[in-house]
Amino acid sequence: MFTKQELIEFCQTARSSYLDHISIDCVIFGFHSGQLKVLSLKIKNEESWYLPGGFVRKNEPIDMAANRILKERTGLDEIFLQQFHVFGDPERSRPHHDLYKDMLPPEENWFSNRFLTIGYYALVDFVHVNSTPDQHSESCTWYDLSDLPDLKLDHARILKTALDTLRLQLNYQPIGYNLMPKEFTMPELQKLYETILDKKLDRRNFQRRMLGFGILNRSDQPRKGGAHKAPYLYSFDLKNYQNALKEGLKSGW
Amino acid sequence: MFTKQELIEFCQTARSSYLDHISIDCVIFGFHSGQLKVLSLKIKNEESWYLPGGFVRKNEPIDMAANRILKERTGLDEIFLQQFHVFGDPERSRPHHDLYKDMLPPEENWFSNRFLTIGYYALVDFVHVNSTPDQHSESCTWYDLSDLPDLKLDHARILKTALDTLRLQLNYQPIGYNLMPKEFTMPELQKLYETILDKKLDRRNFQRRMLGFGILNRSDQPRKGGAHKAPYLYSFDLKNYQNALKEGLKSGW
DNA sequence: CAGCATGGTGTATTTTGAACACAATAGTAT
DNA sequence: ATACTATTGTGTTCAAAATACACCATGCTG
Repeated sequence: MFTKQELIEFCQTARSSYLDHISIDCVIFGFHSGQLKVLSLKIKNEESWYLPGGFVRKNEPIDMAANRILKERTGLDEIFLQQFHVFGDPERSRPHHDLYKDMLPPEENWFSNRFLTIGYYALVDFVHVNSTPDQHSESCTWYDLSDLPDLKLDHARILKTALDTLRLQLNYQPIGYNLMPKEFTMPELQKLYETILDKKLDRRNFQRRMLGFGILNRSDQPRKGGAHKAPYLYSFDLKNYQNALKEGLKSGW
Repeated sequence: MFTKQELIEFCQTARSSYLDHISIDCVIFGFHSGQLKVLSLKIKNEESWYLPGGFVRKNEPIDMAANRILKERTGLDEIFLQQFHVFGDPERSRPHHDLYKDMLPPEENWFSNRFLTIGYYALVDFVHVNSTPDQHSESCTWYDLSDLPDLKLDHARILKTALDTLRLQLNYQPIGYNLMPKEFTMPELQKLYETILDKKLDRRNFQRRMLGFGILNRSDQPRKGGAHKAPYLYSFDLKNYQNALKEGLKSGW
């Protein structure tokens, strides 16, 4: 939460730099040790968590704004990032109104604006993320989807909508290139699908289907070192993958 | 196009009533005599066409704003209406900036704002629409999808995105309840699907599949009067239809 | 080197989708 | 009337795909 002095400064900057009434919130999905994870910010001196978000500069395309926000929080660029919904209930930012309404008169108070927020979701490679809190936050960290803190405002709903969209997307687009490391085994990829869908899939049928999409290349070398039989390593065939993104896959899970 | 006096008045009203920077544009689909149609407005004294649109009131949920706009243009309420994308390129409304920039100084000129527009698409019953132009338009009429006028701004792109979304939606949601009259024959429904998808479907397989969804009720009475064999009349089973909307259908076309 | 957990490959069965044939009906032409 | 024709309803066949399950291979463990 802001002190009064911080609030005054923030509002001045915001008013001169950003578009009124619009914000962006990002649901950033990562995948690690068999768990789907979401990046979430904890506000300084508060037990409050939010999705990473920000505002749109006066002359900035919204996709670029979302990319900028993503880059600020993760250090990553040029990754899968997709708009999925606008949340436009006038009451949705009321908690912020109320929190700051006594500190500044409405004309000067950026937070007495009503905000629509544009939801974006991103798929990122967990290990490459260099997570960085913003100026109001004391931490920016991954949470298991199954073990989330209580998100404030309507951010829980935003997250749920993003997850629903992601599950739907699985039916007609390949995913994984953005969530997996360069090389991975088939069981690892399967685990990703199972985690997103929250259900078990048959090992053998998964493999057949996945290979049927023609977006994977098998490496000559299997993965050594682990116990048990050494699995093959795969990587995505980027050209075919991009094509599948455009053309869409047949049928769903 | 506005005269200067009209512009001044409009800007005053707009500034006091509407949220800055946000607009809504609606792609309103109808179906008649075997053609998919879109409602489009022609501006007074100009060869310019636009999608029906409007602004969001300062304290109005965005879905309600879209509904209001739809009702103003069609007289219809409580129909299928769905947000599908936000268009947020800063240059997208430049033609409007340029058009009005010499008439009023930027501080007073609503149109020197940058606008994001939220795209909604609606499916409506053609014959129940009472189409009504807005104050800047001389007509509000249906155009065949295959025979559209040149839409201004980025409205052609908005329409295309809406159509893509509609086609995708066909894969996992029932449509038709909103586009068809209460009672209809199977060939009529098939024609709707064929028109949206822009391809021929097999008559018999279409019927089996459609019935398999369990969202249709067959009437006792066939349709009389036409030449040839009298087809059965169907209507949607609203309860199952709603359920299918929520649960989704299996696989696609 | 047997045990076992894991990964790769194959096969039978069921379900689904695509293509097609034929019968029923209601107007039309003669 | 009666044959003709365009259209609709229903069934059947064949191929493809999804599902379920069996078996072999591998590499560590004790």
